[in-house]
Amino acid sequence: MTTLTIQDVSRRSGLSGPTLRYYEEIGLIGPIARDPSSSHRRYREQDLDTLQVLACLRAMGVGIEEMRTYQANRELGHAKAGEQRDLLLQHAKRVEAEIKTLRMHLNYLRAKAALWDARSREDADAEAEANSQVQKVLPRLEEAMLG
Amino acid sequence: MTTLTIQDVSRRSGLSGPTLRYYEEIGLIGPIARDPSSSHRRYREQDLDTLQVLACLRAMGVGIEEMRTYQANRELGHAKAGEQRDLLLQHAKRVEAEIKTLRMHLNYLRAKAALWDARSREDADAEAEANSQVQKVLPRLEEAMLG
DNA sequence: CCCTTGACTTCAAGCGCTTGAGGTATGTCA
DNA sequence: TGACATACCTCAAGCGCTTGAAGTCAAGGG
Repeated sequence: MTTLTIQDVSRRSGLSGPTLRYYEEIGLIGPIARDPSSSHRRYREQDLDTLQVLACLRAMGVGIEEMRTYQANRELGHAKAGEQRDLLLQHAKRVEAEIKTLRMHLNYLRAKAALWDARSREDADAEAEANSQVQKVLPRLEEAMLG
Repeated sequence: MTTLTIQDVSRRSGLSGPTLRYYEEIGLIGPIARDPSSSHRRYREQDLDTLQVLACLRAMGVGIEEMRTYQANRELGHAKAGEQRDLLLQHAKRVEAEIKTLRMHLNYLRAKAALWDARSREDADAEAEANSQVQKVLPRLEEAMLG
């Protein structure tokens, strides 16, 4: 039965070392077993599994308390399976929306970059063109804020 | 010359009220003029313009100090136009990567949701199928972490 | 004329980490 | 064998907000 170091888990989950310690400290995971002589953490594959889901939830903006709920439901297995599915899908939706917003931001920033590029080249025509591009993107960005 | 309330600016920039106050407090923007009798903030269109860029930068994970740099370069106009463009494009790249990662998370979460759905319906076949889907998505997710 | 509603104000505390300081154990090389 | 590198540890402080408490001002209704 192989064990994983905190670095292994960090790399494969995308959560930082400090975050992994923090999650253990607040009882969201673990407690994680230690190497007796070094007192370094030794994670099981099972822990990694849990942490990969938690990492996704976190990336979707799920708060600590809701993650606790997820963990608790998980233990209850089948009884809470429906809730579990709904929690996941609900947040998936929020992220779809966020990706769209991020894309808008990206477009806006690119337009702004083109504007500064035109300025750096002292190209007045390109600057005017870039400016109208920015104006074109802006309303869509503001629209996205309201949704 | 029309002015905007903090709420107007919040809606159109996507930054929360407290965040707008915070940005002013640390001198990233402003100082913003006040209504003499109520002491409510009255923003100019020009402030909104600035804040829309800052909101995008923030959404791309740009830190406060780097935003200050952006603001300072802006005043210098043409002299720093090249740097300005590069700062914007550099972060645009990071966000493209992040969007990709978010998509992976989304796929993984959807697969997990399907798994819990199968469990809730006590459909062992579907559960096995969902499980193999999860296993298929996982390596791509971990891969994305390394990049 | 008072009372409520709503949008704002300041100030303080909390959240979910990240960063840094300072220290310990393991492995590698001269 | 001793010195250095690496990977981890704990503890404390800082960051960039968010949330909540407590109060001010302007408009509208009974």
